Amino acid sequence: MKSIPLPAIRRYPLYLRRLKAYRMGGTLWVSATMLAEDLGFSSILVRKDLALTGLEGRPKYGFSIDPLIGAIEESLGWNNRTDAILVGAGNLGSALLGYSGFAQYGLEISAVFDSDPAKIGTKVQGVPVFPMEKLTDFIGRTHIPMAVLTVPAESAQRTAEQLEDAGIRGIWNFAPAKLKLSDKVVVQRVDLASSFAELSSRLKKDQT
Amino acid sequence: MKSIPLPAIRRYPLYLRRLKAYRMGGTLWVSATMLAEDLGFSSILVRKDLALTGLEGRPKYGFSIDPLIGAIEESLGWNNRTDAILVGAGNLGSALLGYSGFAQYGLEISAVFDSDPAKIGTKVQGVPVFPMEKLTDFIGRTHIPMAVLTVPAESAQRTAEQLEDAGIRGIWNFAPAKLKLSDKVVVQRVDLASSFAELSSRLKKDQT
DNA sequence: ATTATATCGATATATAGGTATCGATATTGA
DNA sequence: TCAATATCGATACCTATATATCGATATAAT
Repeated sequence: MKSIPLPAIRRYPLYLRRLKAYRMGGTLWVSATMLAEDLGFSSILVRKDLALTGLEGRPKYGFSIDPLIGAIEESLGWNNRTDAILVGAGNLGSALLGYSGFAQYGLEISAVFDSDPAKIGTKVQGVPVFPMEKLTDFIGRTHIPMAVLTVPAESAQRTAEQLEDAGIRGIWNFAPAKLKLSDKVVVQRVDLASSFAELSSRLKKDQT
Repeated sequence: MKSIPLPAIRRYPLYLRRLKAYRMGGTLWVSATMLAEDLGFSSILVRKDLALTGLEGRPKYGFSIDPLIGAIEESLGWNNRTDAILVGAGNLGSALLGYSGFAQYGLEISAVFDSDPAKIGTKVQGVPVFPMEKLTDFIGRTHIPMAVLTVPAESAQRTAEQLEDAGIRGIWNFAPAKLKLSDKVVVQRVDLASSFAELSSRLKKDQT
């Protein structure tokens, strides 16, 4: 099982969406050429990405859709369910909980933790909210591997350390802060500022 | 004014955050080495990124913080205010509106548009909600350059076309859909699925 | 005054990832 | 049956970006 380069991994969800859309329309075969045109990539790139799944295509036809979907999902680990907790039930946290699309990735958020006493005991989007004091114990008991971090920037580092100590293995970090943790924990950052910086820059360049 | 590579642009907001934190602490000078250690980058990379702003450092001292902040903000275009509208006042849209950090980037959301009649006339996080029918007219009158797109995937393409026709120049797309527009419009995608794919993959690799 | 040191900045090198080329193969249509 | 075609898959190439090396410079310490 050779490792797939990250840029390809990041494109996989795009392929999956298109493939599932084709599938809904009743299509059974898809070529790298077709996918490439729909997504605005070069067909060579797509062909290479698909080859990384280990699947073989068929000249003149392309790839059989169902096995392809399966292969991509397996490459991503999305064929198995991943349990997670969410820490920080603010605006963004609630919005993420309300997004039903996560189920597609196998992501299942089973508990929410927050420091605000007013929220404890309530439910956000159907998921119960627990106090931060119960965090360590909960992770220890359930061996939940992943945490979605949606706390304010100021408390991000502190909370992340708490998560690490409790034994969490992956953190999806939405807080605008760079976390410094041991490399036992995988941290994936979603940085809106970086994204907006790119947009600003491209717009600026465009108008010159 | 030579163009700065996108990977550097994406790192600029991280530098800015650190620099402002130093500034708060009263520090006046910062070296590429220090920034690099705090952010987990190589010092050579940071030095090169900073050089791209056009500023000169001082041996043994590094860079003077205030001019550096200014230079980075100017490179990003964040010293000028960017007006934008937000389309789609759902969970995510409201959460983004509630995030006060955008002001730091010069981003100012002045109006919200939504197709739900129940929301028209109300305010979300203090910003008034207008019906979709008024979208084209509003953009035409105000010449607002940017739109934040937080509608469901199904209506993303349709709405984006409407935005293009109305004359929008940049779209910050949070909908899980690849937009097909003319290249007159700059589209910046925030794809949670791609981000989660990367996290899944790194976690999987890690446990082997 | 002289030496040691931390940093910058320029040049050179390495690597990852994307792109182009081309032969091989299966299917379609004449 | 045979030619035309669309695709795959392997190899080779190219470009962007990150990393390494090294001399230059200003400050601080001796």
